[in-house]
Amino acid sequence: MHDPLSSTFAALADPTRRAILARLAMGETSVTELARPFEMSMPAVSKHLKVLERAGLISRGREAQWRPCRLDAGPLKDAASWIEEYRRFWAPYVDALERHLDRMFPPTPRSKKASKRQRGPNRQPKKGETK
Amino acid sequence: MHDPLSSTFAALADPTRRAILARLAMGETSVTELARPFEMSMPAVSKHLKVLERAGLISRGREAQWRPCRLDAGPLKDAASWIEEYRRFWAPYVDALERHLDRMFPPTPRSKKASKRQRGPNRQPKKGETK
DNA sequence: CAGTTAAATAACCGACAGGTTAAATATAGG
DNA sequence: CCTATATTTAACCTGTCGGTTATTTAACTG
Repeated sequence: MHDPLSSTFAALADPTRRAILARLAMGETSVTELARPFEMSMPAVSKHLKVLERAGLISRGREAQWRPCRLDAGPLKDAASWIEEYRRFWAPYVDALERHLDRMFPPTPRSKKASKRQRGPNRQPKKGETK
Repeated sequence: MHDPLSSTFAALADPTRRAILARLAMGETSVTELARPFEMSMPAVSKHLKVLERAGLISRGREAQWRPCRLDAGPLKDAASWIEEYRRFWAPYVDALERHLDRMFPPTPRSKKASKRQRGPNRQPKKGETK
């Protein structure tokens, strides 16, 4: 996929690449230096860097024969924003609070925001619905 | 990779799967209902659901011939935590503040936390370093 | 110039991702 | 038992991923 969010998440879906980003968070550095911690050939690291670059997560300069890499965390902002939309689903207190509020102020059909909070299976009853 | 964080990010790296999660955020529903918005066969959706399930992002019940899916956002918490570590790199105000603090209170070698904030290329000067 | 170092590219490989169609499975209902 | 519905599984295809080794490009050094 070519959408930026998919590229960002795909780039993060590899522990080597996440380690590279963690290293770059400590400062700009060379490819050889980035490759040092890994039991992996240089071309492999080079490919990981290309994935990160195409995802916009790093950019590279030129200094003599070195290509210093630096972190470019912009895309992480959108990734974080996407995930944050789901915070209430892993924050139990907020979740419990919401259920409580739903009981005190039941969501009405007119309220778009509230109608999103529907509970229960939400499937079409279709035929018999025996149970 | 089999580590949970990689599985989570890999699961999120597909727009169809993100849309499925968005739909499930509005409530539990059936596979057919989940598949409806997509121009894609049912087996394809089924595979996406399997990816999400193996990543721990959804779980499935059984109700007659339906297999209702529900969101299980637990893994998103760790993903969010990982990304949050980089917030300072996309939050310019915080970044500027940090540079300001570094100038007022220069990081010392003894301070592990501070020594992480090194600026500049951070590569080995090695040989000549002509410039 | 020749030699060294840094990094990228090319060519190749096995494994997996994402899709298809066709067949199998599970359950409800007449 | 037969049929319809919901969903999964099987088999297959194509493209991409993550890795390799060998080669090439680029820049400094003596």
